[in-house]
Amino acid sequence: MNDETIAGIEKEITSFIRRIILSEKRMDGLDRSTYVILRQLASHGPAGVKKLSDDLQLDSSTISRQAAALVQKNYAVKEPNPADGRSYFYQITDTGKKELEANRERRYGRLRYMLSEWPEEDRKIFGELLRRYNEGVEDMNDQ
Amino acid sequence: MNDETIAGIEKEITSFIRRIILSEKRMDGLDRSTYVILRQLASHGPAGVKKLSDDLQLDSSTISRQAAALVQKNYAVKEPNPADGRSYFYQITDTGKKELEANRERRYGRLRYMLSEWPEEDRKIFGELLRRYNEGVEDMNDQ
DNA sequence: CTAAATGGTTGTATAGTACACATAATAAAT
DNA sequence: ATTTATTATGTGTACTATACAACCATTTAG
Repeated sequence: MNDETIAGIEKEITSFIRRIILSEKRMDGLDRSTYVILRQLASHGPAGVKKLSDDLQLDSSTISRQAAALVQKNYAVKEPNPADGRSYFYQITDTGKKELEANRERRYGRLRYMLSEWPEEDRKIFGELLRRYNEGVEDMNDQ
Repeated sequence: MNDETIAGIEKEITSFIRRIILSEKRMDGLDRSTYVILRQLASHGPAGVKKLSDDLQLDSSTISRQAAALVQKNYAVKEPNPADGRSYFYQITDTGKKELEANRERRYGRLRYMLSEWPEEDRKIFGELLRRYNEGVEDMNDQ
């Protein structure tokens, strides 16, 4: 395997992360973690702290507080699980959906702009390689 | 432009960032910011708080504290700038270099492992697309 | 020579996170 | 059926990374 390629990728990945985090901080709207939880609730349906913390790989205390913040902002409601007195379901509200959608659009907009000069073929490949990379990291983390 | 492609990329990018940050937290060794500063000192030579904060796009107070931590750990030394009594140069030490190198190797190792099944061609393309993407974000941020 | 700008530090604040512990509820074991 | 273990959640505490504002010392400009 070519070592220069690895070095290049490593360098680009660190920039990539720094830049994105930076540019997100400047963007108004939901912060990353709120966005991620909200997106999870929207795409995978209501879930409790446990499930979210498993799926998002965050400590349950973290999720617990963040979920409470979502409720606080009326982005989600918390309902008891009728089948288990210990647990709850957080469900995204219409406000939450709207907020999520607005944010998603902002994110998409930035992406679209950034990729506007790219050939569609390259965009496809980029998405595909990222996906494959993520798969790899996931497997590695799960070991 | 195909909206599904955008949506896919957006989703993969958020995973990408979450996973990497996660997996870095598990890794022992330097944390991201220390690594980034140290790498900067190694590759661009001695620099003061101002320069580092410009280059890395972090607040000078942040750099100031982190640089102090580097000195504390003997990864860098702080020397007055003979030409300007207000400013200093942080210079990476041998210990710092060794630490940086060890970390870099760990990072490369993980990467190599993760990309070991990829065709070299795809690795090249991945690096190239990341680079191009970063260029785009940089331009956008600088606006 | 005084006034403005600059490089750096420190005080304070916030977000995001984890770990350890507490509590309540369910499930398992005897 | 009663005790014990496990589980889902929440809270106290702590740490890291970060920014902004206020400040000091020094340099540069008018």
